[in-house]
Amino acid sequence: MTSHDVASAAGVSQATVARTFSSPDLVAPATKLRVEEAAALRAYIPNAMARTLKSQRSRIIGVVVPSQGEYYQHVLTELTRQLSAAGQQLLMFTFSGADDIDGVITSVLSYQVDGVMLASSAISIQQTQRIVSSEVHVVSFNQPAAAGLSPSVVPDNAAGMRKLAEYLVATGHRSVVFVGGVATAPTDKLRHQSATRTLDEHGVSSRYIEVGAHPYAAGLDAAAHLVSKGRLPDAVMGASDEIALGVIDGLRGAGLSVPDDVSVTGFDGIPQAEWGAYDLTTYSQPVAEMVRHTVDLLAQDTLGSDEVVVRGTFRQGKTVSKRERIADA
Amino acid sequence: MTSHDVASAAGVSQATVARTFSSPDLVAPATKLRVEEAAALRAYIPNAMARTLKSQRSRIIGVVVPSQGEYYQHVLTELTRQLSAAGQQLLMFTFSGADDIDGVITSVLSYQVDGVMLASSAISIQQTQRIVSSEVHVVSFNQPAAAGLSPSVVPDNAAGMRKLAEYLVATGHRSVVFVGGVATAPTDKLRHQSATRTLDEHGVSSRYIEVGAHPYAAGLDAAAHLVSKGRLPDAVMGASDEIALGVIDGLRGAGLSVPDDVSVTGFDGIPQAEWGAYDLTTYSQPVAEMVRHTVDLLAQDTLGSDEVVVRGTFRQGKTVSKRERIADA
DNA sequence: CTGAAAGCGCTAACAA
DNA sequence: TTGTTAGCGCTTTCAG
Repeated sequence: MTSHDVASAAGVSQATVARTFSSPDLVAPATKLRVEEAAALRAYIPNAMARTLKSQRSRIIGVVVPSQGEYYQHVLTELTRQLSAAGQQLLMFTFSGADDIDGVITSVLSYQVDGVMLASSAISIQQTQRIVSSEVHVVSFNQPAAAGLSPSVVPDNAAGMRKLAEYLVATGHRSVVFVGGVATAPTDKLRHQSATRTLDEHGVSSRYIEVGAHPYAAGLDAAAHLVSKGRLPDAVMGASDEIALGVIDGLRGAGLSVPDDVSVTGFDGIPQAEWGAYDLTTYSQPVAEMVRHTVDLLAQDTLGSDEVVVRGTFRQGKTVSKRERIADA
Repeated sequence: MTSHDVASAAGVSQATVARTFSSPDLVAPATKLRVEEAAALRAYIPNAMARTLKSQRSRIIGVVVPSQGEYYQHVLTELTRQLSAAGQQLLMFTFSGADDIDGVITSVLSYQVDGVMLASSAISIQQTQRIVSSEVHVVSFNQPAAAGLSPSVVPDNAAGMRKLAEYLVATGHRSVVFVGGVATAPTDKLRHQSATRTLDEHGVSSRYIEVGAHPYAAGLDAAAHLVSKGRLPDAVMGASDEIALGVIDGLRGAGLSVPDDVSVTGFDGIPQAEWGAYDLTTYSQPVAEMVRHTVDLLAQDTLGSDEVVVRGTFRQGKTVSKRERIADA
C-alpha cells in the first residue's frame, strides 16, 4: 500500500496524498478528507524509510549504552518516553566489555540517525570523533564529553560526592572505604577524587578499592573483601547506588549491621535505592531533567560542546548512622 | 558520502561498490580490495534506509513494551544482545496506561520493521490484527497470543504457580493471599487461577487482592492493606517478583518478619529477587531461552500461531518458612 | 566478473 | 491549491 494506490483511489495525484500526511495545511479541507478516507480504508501508513531517504531526517535517535547495570535502564525508560512525546524513536545499541564498538558505531550511522546519545565511557575519543565527523549530533550522557568534541549532560558529581562525604564527616565517621567501578572511567574518577579530597580536608582517612565490572556483584565482592581482611571502616562510599546495594547485602550477609556497624552511601538515585530493604542514603540524579536537556540538545540545529551540569539532590536514607567517639584527637 | 563517490574514486561502477558491501562473493578479489580501500579512506558507510527501501528488509525489530516494571528491562537487555548478534537492531516503543497504542503501532509499522515483539496485554486483538494484516511478523512475549493471531513465547505460568502453591502447602501454610497486578491481563489470570486451584485442592483457603498498576508500589499497598485489616494470612503469593518485593518491604516496614510471620513468593526470577536483602522464593523464567525462541520465530519465513511454552525453574529462597501447627483439622 | 538501467516510496521544487 | 518532475542511495535484473 503506497501513496500511489491511495492517490488513484481518491482521484488525486500521489503528491497530494503525500502532502496530506506531511503538510496537511497545504491541502484543501475537502481534498484532505477524501484522501484520509481512502487511506484509512486501505490502512495506508507512510513509509518512514522513503521519507528518510528523501528528507535526510529519520526521526531516529541512536542510543549506545553498556548492557549491564540498573542505572541505564532507568534512563532508557525516561528517554523513550520523552523522545516519543517529541515524535522521535529510539534505536538501541548495547555492548559489553569485549564487543566491537567500532562495528556498533558503523551500524548506528548506517541507519541515518538524527542524533546519538552516548552513555558509556568505554567509547574512545577516536570513536566519538567518527560520529562527529559524519555530521551526526552527539550528546554524552552521564560522562564528560570526550575532548570537548560534543556537548554533555552530567550530574554534579563533585558536589554530590562532597555533600555525601561531608555528611559522613558530620556524623562522626573516621575511616572510609570508597568502592569504585572502573577507575579509568572519568565519572568514577571524578566521584572518587571529590570524595577523597573532602574527607582529606577533614582529616578522615580513606582507601580505594575496585572490584569487577558488574556493579552489584562488585559491591558484594568488595564487602566480602573488607570482611575477610578484618579491618572494617566505619563507612563505605559506593561510586554508584548499585555498587552500594551490593555492599550492603554483602555486609549484612556476613552478619554485620548497616548502618550500626558500617554506614553506606551510594550515588545516582535509582528506584531500587528507595526500596524499603535498603532506604539508601545517596545523591539522586534528576534523570528526567538530564534526559530533557539531552533531547533538547539533540534537537538543536548546531551543537556546541557545552557541558550541562545538572544539580542533583541529597537523599537522607537509613544507611548512615551517627558515630559517637569517646575522645577525638 | 555515497556509493557513487566511492565508485568514481575506485574507478568502478556504483553497482560494483554496492556489491562489495552486500554480496562480496560476486566481486573479484582485486576489485574488492580497491573498493574497500577507497571506501575506508572516505569513511563510507552504506545507507541502511536506501537498502531497506529497495530490498524491503530493514533488519529492524520493533519492540512494544510497557514503560513500567523491572521485568521487561531485563528482557530488553537480553533481546538487544541476541538481536545484535544476529545483525538486527531494536527499535523501542513504550507506552503507559493512557497512551495512544494505535499511534504507537502506526509508528512501528511506518518504519518497515521486519518483525514486532509485543510484550503487553494492554494491546487489543484488533491492534494485533492490524500488525498481522500488514504482513509483519509478530510474536507475543510473556503473554498468550491474541486469539491465535500470532505465535507466542510464554513461561509455564500454570505449572510454575502450581509448584509454588504446592510448596506452600507442603510447608504447612493454611491461609494465602494472592496479590495480582491487573486482573484482566491473561497472564495474571492464568497465574491466579493456577494458584487458587492448587490451594483449593489441598483445602487451603485463599483470597485475591489487586492494587494499582506499578508493580512494586502495588506490593507495598497490598501489604499495608493486609496489615491494616489485622487478619494476616500466613503466606502471600505475588503475581510477579516485583509485586512480591513490594509486599516484603511493606510487611517488614510494618515490623513483621518475612518469612517468620508471613511467607512470600514471587514469579519471574528478575535479578533483584536474588539480591541478598530478599533472596526470594520464586519461579524463574528462562529469559535467555525465551528470547532465543522469539528471535528464531521472528526470523522464520512463515509464521504459524504456535504457543511456545518454556519451562522455568523453581528457586528456593529464604522468604518461605515452615509452619508448625498444634492440630490440623 | 562488471556495468547499465530501472525503480523502491517518498519530498520538494516548480509550474500551472 | 494541485500536479509534474526529479531525485534521495541503494539492490537487482539483464547484458556484455
